[in-house]
Amino acid sequence: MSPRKSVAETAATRSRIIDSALTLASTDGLEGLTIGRLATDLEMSKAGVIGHFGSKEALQLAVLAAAVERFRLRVPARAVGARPGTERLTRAFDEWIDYMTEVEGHGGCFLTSVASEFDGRPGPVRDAVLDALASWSAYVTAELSTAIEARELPPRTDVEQLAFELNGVALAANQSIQLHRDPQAPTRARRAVARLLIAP
Amino acid sequence: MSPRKSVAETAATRSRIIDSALTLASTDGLEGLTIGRLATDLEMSKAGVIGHFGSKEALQLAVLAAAVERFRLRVPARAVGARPGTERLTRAFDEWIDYMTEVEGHGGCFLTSVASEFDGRPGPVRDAVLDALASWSAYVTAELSTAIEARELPPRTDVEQLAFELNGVALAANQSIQLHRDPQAPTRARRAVARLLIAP
DNA sequence: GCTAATTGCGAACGGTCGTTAGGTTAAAGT
DNA sequence: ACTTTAACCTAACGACCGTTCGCAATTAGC
Repeated sequence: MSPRKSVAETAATRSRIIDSALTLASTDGLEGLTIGRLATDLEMSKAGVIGHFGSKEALQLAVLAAAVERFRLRVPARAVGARPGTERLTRAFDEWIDYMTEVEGHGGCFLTSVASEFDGRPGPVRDAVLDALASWSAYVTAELSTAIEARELPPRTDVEQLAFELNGVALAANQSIQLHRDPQAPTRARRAVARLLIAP
Repeated sequence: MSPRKSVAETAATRSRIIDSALTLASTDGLEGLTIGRLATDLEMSKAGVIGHFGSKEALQLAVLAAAVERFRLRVPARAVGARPGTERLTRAFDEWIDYMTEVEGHGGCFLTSVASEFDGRPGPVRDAVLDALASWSAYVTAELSTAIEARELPPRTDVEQLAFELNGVALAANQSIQLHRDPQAPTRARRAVARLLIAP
């Protein structure tokens, strides 16, 4: 089933490609990502790179899927230890903000960048972005509902409105980190989240 | 000074190019904008298009400058009638939100999209984006300071923090409009702005 | 050991990219 | 009327794009 490398090594190559593609796409966008540059960076041929995916769009979808899984492993998975409701949500946004600052290079949330890049381009990539964002949104609203049931938030809280504002805080943090490289951004974002989630 | 068209007509051509470029760049980004497609849309030759600017980067900067001026004419200029402080700020964000929904096509704020596109690409375009955002940020913080002096906001208000959160609301509105096409986005955004600017 | 399967490469494809050179046309300056 | 100037064109440049073909190489299954 494999040529010069074992099956495990084949998967490793695929993973190596996606890793490098994520780095490239972080600065140039998922559309600005080119197979030629990817091949150069990996010291492979273009055919060798694209052979693992079939087309550039399939590669884009694979990169996006990898980014989504990284996000899931990094943010919601690390918040499962916290008590459901405002505590878990605070923890999740905390992890997200940390994640934004940690990413190698210039930082920022990859999914947020791609969401902005493809917001006006219909197609499978945009659909995948919408899926990922819907999943995250469902996570947030579910935790908010739990918080209301637990009386951590006022019973008449508008869940959608609060999710909207929390999302805005994350977007502002992303812009401050990625564009302005403001070292105070994480602190500001955490303060804003706390103000939204901790009843006054 | 002009060839087959008067000087006024020459400027009109330039303006026509920028108009079309703004439309193209709204969906494909400022980097995804290509001279060939622009020429096709305008029924001109590529040389005729780029001749007005010299290079693609110069064209990008011209498009960006045009977008910045449109924003200025549309948002801060329409708020000058309002009383300085929270009233003017509310009005400005109101206008901005309206502007996002009105834009032909899929809507959204062009400057916000470009800010995201170029946040990791150093160069003149990124610098111009930073300038525009700094100018807007200065406008917001100045009005916030005025509001504090006028006792419309608590005297110990953290101006930078509040500007950060207001910016987040605008970013959330932009994403909801452009990506999710959520018709409730303007309402949510206005509600969030009011909650931030109207003292409790 | 032989065959089958698969990875990756080299090379090429048609197409588009941004840019440039040179020529044509028409208006402006004199 | 003649020259200058500027807008716009056609044509072409080299570079790179995504994709495809056929081949070499190597491992897995038999």
